[in-house]
Amino acid sequence: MTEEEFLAAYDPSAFPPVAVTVDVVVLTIRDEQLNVLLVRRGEAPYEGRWALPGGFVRPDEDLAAGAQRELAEETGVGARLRRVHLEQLASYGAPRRDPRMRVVSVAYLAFVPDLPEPAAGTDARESAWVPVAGLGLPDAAGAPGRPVRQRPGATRGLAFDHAQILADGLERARSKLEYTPLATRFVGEEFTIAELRRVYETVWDDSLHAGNFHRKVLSVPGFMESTGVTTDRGGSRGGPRSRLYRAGDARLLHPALLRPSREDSIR
Amino acid sequence: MTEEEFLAAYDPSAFPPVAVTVDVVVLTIRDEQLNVLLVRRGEAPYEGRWALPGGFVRPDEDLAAGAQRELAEETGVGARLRRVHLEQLASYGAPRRDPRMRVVSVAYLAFVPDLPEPAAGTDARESAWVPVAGLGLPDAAGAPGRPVRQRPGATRGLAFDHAQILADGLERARSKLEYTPLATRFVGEEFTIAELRRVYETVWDDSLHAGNFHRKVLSVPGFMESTGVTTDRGGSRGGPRSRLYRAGDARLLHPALLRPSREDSIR
DNA sequence: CGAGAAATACTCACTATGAGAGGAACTGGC
DNA sequence: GCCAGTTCCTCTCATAGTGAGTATTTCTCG
Repeated sequence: MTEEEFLAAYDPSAFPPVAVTVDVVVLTIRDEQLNVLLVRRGEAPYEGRWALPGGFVRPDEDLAAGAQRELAEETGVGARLRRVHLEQLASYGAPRRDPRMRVVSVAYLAFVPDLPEPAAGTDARESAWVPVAGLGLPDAAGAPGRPVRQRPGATRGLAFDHAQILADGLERARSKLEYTPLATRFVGEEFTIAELRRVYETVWDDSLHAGNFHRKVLSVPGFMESTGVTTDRGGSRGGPRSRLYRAGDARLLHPALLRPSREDSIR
Repeated sequence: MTEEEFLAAYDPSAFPPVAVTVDVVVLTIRDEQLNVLLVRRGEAPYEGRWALPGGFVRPDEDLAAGAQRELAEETGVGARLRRVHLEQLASYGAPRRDPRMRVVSVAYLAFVPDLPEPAAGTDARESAWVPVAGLGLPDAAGAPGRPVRQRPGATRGLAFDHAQILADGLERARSKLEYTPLATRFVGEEFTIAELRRVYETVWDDSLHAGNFHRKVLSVPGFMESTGVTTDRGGSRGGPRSRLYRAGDARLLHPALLRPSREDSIR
């Protein structure tokens, strides 16, 4: 009995035709800006529009493996590289989100360091890093955030419901920086505290008190691990050489680094 | 062109046969114990085993609507009832998690108050509230929790990978109690601070300092709203009447109520 | 060399937390 | 009706964590 026969014999009416895809929100920081990896669609629907990299889940592939494969195909990064973080974000399955048929998409979220090659995809699709600012995203679904003034037509840039997926991914990323050391996935193996602070400032889109940030990250156990080395030169605009650190072994930050007061967005 | 023809004409090989189901982790508190709603399977595979309530997503149904329907079918609770919380948990799609065919399951998590009727399902399936303690669950997937000594065979009680889904749901529930007011979804419309404390103690499986808890919940803006009324009688074992509160309008707790030190589980 | 900038280290006021103590109100049992 | 025990609620105190500001020193750039 083939799989198809089994399927048909079991109870065909109970298995409405559904396709399952994996989409990946790949975030990185380039030029002090939070960027997302997008690919331009070469076919209908939404032909010519930007979309999140993704595709159908293969028959013998785990969901996470599919996401890893998509990530590797588009970035050239072997996702086994330890410096990449990949986690499941959420699933999206509104009945008509894809006009062709019922498609349920399992979205993943990835943090990668600034890559040398600018998204050298292995296939023919055009892909690019796009700054998330200026995409005019809707609110994250479950996130009780302050309403964002949405520029008309701005989200039309993204295909399907990918603007929503991206918004949810951004909210997850912002939140994850609070209580996990994942900010270190955006920088190199060795980094300065100022580099790390700029990651936080970029993702949170807020400025932080340098002194307090310094004190804080050094006081959280397991967050930073000293290399004993400093940078070769001071900053490009002056200032002393800074010490280099590695990510420590903490998987949760305690106490957490909380975002600057979101008092307004709590209700 | 029917949907099937479209599907076939498009690129059949690109759509491996996959079924999408919705499973729901429904939690409630009964007799000072955290309970989960389970149904007994009436057919192979895992015939006779307990499983999470769930089923196939219908063709024109949103994922959340499917979860709501499953919840309503099994509990009799019209999930529109404001006192129920329902959120997406995660998706599970390992290639052979269901021996019949590839099944991707989108899991949801629900918090319901102690229901009058003991899970009066509308269909013939046997269903029951089962205390989660003693199920011998595996660790939550992404949760860096302390390794739980797993009793051999204990998790064989649950069908498919539902023990894992339940474990992930529990970890999510424990975490959500920290920074959201969702503990109030486990109690009635009006509740005492002690009732709320017992929710936290039950879900976190830890005892809390009554005085500090009292001060804390009252100091978090928007968490508690006074009714100006007290209970008719004191507690069954003595003590004064306690004041009754309603849930306030906060959607996030700030500052959060953190679980008693998990220092060990941070690395 | 001087101006400006950044890394790091302080201080200080304020808030939040954990632990404990104690008064007052109530229960059930005798 | 009284007592012992329980619970609600409040308060204190020591300690930890945070936001804001300042100071010192070491750099780069022009």
